[in-house]
This record gives sequence, structure tokens and C-alpha cells, in this order.
Amino acid sequence: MDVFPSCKEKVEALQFELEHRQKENESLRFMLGVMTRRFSILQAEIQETEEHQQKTASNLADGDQACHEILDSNKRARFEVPITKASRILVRSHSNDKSLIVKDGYQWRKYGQKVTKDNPSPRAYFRCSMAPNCPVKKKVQRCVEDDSVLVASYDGEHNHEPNGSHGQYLCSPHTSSSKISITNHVLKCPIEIPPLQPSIALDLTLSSPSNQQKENPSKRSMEDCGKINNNCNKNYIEEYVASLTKDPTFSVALAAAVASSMSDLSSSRML
DNA sequence: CGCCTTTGACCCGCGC
DNA sequence: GCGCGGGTCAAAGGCG
Repeated sequence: MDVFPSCKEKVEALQFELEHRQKENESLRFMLGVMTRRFSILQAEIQETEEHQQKTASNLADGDQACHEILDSNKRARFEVPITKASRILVRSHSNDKSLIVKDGYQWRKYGQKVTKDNPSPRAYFRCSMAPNCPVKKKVQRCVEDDSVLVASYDGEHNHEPNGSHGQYLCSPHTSSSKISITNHVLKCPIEIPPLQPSIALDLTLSSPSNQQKENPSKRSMEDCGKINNNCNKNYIEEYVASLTKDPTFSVALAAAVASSMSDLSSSRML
């Protein structure tokens, strides 16, 4: 009774193809959701860092000198900005760290240290290691009000590139392997981002991928995300990836990509 | 061995 | 002229 056998086969093939595409679309949508959440978290962290910078700079900087701030607080957030002109920077360091070393992308040679009248902490004098070809000097001294803050004053302008450019800037001696280090090519400064805190981890458990897309990630509070149980999260990831790989119509490579992405996120949560 | 830090001595500008 | 304070020099020692 198959008047149009070829047509029926064609319909089945199209249905098969449609289902395949729907599953692929679903997984891609899920991945997009994951990436969107990750992006919003990073964006929130950047905003928080910028607000903290502005607050500290307005509190500690006096007057019209350009100020750059480097954070090396217990959050271990730090970015190093090569100084190219006369300026002053404020550096937050551990109060028990008595060194007067400011990592700014350039290499310096210390040539003196003095205790000044207005400040009990000594002032260190540095000149650029490229001297006398480079005339830049800097002075580093702890802030009177807050000895956890280093104040570095720069005189002159470097006539050369920072030492170890292209992502090879000096690293903090406190740098540990668990931290992420990326290079901001625009600012020419490396930025070390602390591991994602559990309180701002990604939500992978509350709903299926299709449900997740209903939520606006940017509107979810980080506290809500922090309530997610790690084990549930892991189970969900395993189940979802297993369902993808068992499906003969699903691209194995895509499943592997999803698994890899989820694994990254899961390990980020553990840090 | 070369580079860097430390540190006491020295230099110099400024106010009295 | 003298004293004070900030800035620099340079010898000595440490470190890789």
C-alpha cells in the first residue's frame, strides 16, 4: 500500500534529522547558559574590584597625581600595571610582609633606604635596572595611616618596554599554581584571578538544561548559587553527559566538549 | 662570577 | 654658618 515509499523514507529521515538537531540545539543552549553564567560571575567580580579600587584610591591618594592601584590582599587579587610616566601607585600588601617591593612590570635596582621624619617605616629608593640608559627612579614607603599599603612614587618615564613582555611579567612570590593567570593585552598587564569562590559557583543542578534557559542568569543571586550541593551537581553532570554519549544520534565530539566544559566548571567550584 | 641588597657615609638644598 | 632631612654613593656581603 506504499504508494510513496520514497516519500515515507524521506519523512523518517527528516524526523531523524530533526530530533538530532533538537538534541544538539538543547546541548548547545545548555552550554550557552553555562557560559553566560560564568561570564556574569566574572563581570560581577570585575565590577567589585573596580569599585574597591575607586574607594581605596579616593581614600588614600592625595591630590592630582595619577594613581594606579595594585591589590594583593588576602583575596590574592592582583594586577600589575607598567608605569610609563611620573605617577604614584598604592599597593595593598600583607601587613606582616616587611618587604618594600612593588611589582610593576619593570625591573628595579635598590640603591638606598632611609627612615624619614614623617614616617616610621623606611623609604626604599630604586632605579631602573636599565640605568643609566633609563633614568626612571621610584621611592617606596609604607603608608603612615595603614602599614598594609605601600606607596610608590615614580620619577621619569621608561624609554623601553617592561621587562619580560608578552605575558612574562614578574609574578608575585605568593603566586600559587591554583590561581589563574591571564594577560590583559590591552593594558599589557597580567591579571591573576582568584579561584571561583563556592559562594559564586555556577548553578547546574536546579533544573534541566531546558529549564535553565528560562532563568535570567544575571538576575540570580550569588548566594542562591552558593546553596547548590556539590554532589548533586556532580551527579547531574554525569547523568547528562551519559545520556548524551549513549544517544547514537548525538555527536560524540560534542558530548566530549560538554563533558569537558562541565568538568572545568565543576573543578572551578572545588577550588 | 655577576647581580642584587644592605647600610653607613656623604652630599646638598633649605630654613633659621 | 649651622643643623636638619632627603637623596645618593659605594663597599661589603649574600645568593644563585
